[in-house]
Amino acid sequence: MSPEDRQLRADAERNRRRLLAAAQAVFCERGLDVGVAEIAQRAGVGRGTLFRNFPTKDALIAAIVVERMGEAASRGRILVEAQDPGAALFEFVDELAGRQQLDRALFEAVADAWLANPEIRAAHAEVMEVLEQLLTRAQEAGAVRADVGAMDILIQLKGVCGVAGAFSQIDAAIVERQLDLMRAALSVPGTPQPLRGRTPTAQDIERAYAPSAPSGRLAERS
Amino acid sequence: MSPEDRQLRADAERNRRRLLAAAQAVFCERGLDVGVAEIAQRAGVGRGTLFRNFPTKDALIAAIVVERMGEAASRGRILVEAQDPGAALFEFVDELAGRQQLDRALFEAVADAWLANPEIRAAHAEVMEVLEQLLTRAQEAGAVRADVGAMDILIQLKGVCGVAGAFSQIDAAIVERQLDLMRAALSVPGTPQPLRGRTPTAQDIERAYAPSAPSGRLAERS
DNA sequence: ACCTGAACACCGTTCAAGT
DNA sequence: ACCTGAACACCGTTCAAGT
Repeated sequence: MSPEDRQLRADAERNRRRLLAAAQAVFCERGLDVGVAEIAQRAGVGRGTLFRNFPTKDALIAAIVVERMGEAASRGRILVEAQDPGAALFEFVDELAGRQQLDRALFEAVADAWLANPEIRAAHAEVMEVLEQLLTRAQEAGAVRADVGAMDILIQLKGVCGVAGAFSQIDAAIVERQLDLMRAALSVPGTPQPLRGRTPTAQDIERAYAPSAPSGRLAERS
Repeated sequence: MSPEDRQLRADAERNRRRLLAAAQAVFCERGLDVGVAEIAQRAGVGRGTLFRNFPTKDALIAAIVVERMGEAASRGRILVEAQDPGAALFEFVDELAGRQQLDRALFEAVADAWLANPEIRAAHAEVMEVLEQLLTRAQEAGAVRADVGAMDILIQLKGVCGVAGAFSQIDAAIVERQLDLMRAALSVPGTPQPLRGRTPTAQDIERAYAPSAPSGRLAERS
């Protein structure tokens, strides 16, 4: 039923792994617009080999995203067994946010990505399924309002992750605070929901970015 | 104090306007990675003229973003005078989300953009100032919890806008629902906050994207 | 002063030649 | 079967020549 992954020759399989590892490392360090040349070099293969394994640079990125989503789903399946369903749900959300903070560039790509790519859609559906289980349990325990769905949560999470990159440079605690606001939205009305940390000010931004870059470039990934 | 905008020659000024208009139109239609050649052509000028007015393509994008932010701030200043402070605040938020839905590509760019660009930072600070006035009035009226700041709202809004593009293809009402969740987070605990619409399901995504694209490209802006 | 388009540089992708 | 790097195509940017 899946003829896509028939056996590769031993060295080919090794090259594929090396490419994925090299790409992941270099993307995390410097964003998605590092050249394929550098990735291939870091993996110790020629440029052509990269394109033999992944028909396009975007396909390479997609492969990494699929990997990451699989890991996320696995982690979620463990949390479904947890004692406190409400805590388990938000633990899952927190971990996803933390993960994307590491290599947030990836999730930015997904915004446009899953429009088309079927493999990403499949991996994404897997995450959704786990999230739905966690949510249902949390709702049955009365920890989350009954009228929200898993997709609502995922959309909110994606929002938090999207800004996490830009603002965590100012203060990493901002992400936690934003997750708290998300909790407040999801909790059953009437439950008090305190927020950690303080809200950032315009001065925080000025202080963070004014001295560093003279008149610098705009988009990291142009 | 501002020697940056000394008078341009009449034709130069006209070309600058034409370039901005052409770029804005074409960006809204097909995203940020349309070539500068096409923009210049649509504006009826040579490629070189584009780069005389804007040192880089990103600078052109930044100029448009600054324009848009200025308009947003103006709209906000009108709403500060409104009768119902709570309604005024959320009206402002709704309009920003609506605006970005039109040309959301722009706001995606800003995520990385304002890291450096001082003009964008200035325009952004202007929006922040208005938002802060709207928020303070809403808090004094008891419509919004007291422990949130303007930046909290802006971050949440940016989150909603970030996903608005991808999901509004499925159902435009999803954005409204997400704004409702934002309201729920910001409202004082104890206030019931109903949500419009329904949560999207995984099947919605599958139905929306499965038939259309065979195995298509990933990122719109690669 | 400003406009123009040919030329340059850069990077993703292909492919003929190798093993 | 798979690997490689030179060659190609594309697009942002520059610049010598024009007005």
